[in-house]
Amino acid sequence: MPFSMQPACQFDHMDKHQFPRSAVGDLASQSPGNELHVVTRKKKAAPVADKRSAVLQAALGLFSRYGLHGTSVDQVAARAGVSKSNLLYYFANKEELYVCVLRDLLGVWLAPLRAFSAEQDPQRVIADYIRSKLEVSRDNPDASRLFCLEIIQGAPLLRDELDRELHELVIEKSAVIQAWVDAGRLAPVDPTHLLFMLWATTQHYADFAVQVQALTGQTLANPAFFERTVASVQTVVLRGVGVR
Amino acid sequence: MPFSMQPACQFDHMDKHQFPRSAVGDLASQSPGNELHVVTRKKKAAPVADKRSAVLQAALGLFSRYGLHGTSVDQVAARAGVSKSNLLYYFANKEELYVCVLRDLLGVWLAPLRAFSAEQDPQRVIADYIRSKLEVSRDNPDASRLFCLEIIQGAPLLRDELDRELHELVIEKSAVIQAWVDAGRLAPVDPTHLLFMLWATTQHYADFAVQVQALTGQTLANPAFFERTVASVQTVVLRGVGVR
DNA sequence: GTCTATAACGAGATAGAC
DNA sequence: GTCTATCTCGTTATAGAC
Repeated sequence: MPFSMQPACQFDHMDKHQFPRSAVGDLASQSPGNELHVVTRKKKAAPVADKRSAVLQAALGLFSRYGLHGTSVDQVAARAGVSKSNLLYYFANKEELYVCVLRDLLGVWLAPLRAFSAEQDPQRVIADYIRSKLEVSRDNPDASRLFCLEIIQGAPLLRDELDRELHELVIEKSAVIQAWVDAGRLAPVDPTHLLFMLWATTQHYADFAVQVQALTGQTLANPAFFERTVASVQTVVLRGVGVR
Repeated sequence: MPFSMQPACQFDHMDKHQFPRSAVGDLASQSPGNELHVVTRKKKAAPVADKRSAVLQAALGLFSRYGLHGTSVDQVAARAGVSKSNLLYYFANKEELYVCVLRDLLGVWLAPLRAFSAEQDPQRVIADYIRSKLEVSRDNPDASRLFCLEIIQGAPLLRDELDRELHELVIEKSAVIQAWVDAGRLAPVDPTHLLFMLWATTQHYADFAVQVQALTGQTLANPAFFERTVASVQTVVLRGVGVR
């Protein structure tokens, strides 16, 4: 039975490590105040955070392609430009590293959904959401892929977060969509299935990028293709919910 | 560097093994004639095939959840009810087993798309396609998940098949869709992006089943939920392409 | 904090008896 | 064809010097 996991993030149980919970690369840098928890200050805090960031970024890239078990600590260390034992100084073990990468992930993934607000025009909100998610697929394919990998494997970790954070958010946003339907501003649709469709279609371009590339010869990195994709998805979905 | 793979299926290079290319469980049992290649006949052919099938089925279940590296040969053997060394008698090594599982996969995955025919009413063809793919997601979530896993990881194996078989099929079916658009039977849509949307939305219910379950409390196994899902997807997509 | 061993283990694969 | 025993290797994680 691969990968049985109990503690969410072992920081709290460790006596020799006390670093901030960090961010993967340039994403999810919310809660900037926690830099203060670092033991050493000035001149030192920055480099330490840099090293952790580098490791986390390298880990994200590898985990998202090869999975937890398909990636060795050695590979992550090499990619991050540190020695393996040095890496294991910053992260008590491989699983903790993995968990830390995942923690940052959810924030990135959820961000676009929070913008969904009943105040605005449904057409605009949905169109913007599609664009935002496709931007994530373009700029953070690794995050999208790792999220997908984790869900496929039963989300041993994200499960709790899914049940709490995401579930709450989905209930809230479903209500928004339902309100639009009730007000006649949207054709009758099941809000939850609409959200699934939005997630699926937009993430597809990150998760199945290889297939997309094989079939179209294109990537979202190509601005023209990106715009064409945004337009295609927006057109079908918006028409599908009766606006435009 | 995990998992570098050259030969498609090593059967041809092996002198001690010569079994049929097999089918995973009850799926993809096309080409039934190849049973004849088995060395021993009568009374023996069936059990041998059974054992291979059992192993392949067990392997599919595990690989699709934990990936190639997250699954040990021991686990597959245990689940199939054979010893590890016995398994390695039937499959020269772990990778060959993996490849054999994948081979059968593509057939299952492609089947529904072949039904796409210009002769028929677009509304009906698309509606039927959505239903077929959702049936696959319901009845073969393992296949869908493993396919997804493989694509995410760059499809080191399926890449060739994607470039050949799938690409050809997509060109053909895109032409069908384009013809409908040109004939004014469908609102203007990019055929390729429409196909992506169909794949993404229908497979989502298999690949992200955990998330769907967490958010709705339902599975496609529930007939009522299944029908509601079919209806939801069909409604939005069909309206999205201007029919219905 | 960072490094060089090295311990400890799991897992893939083989040898060879039956 | 099937089994037990074993070889071998990659990998995680630790010990301990600097």
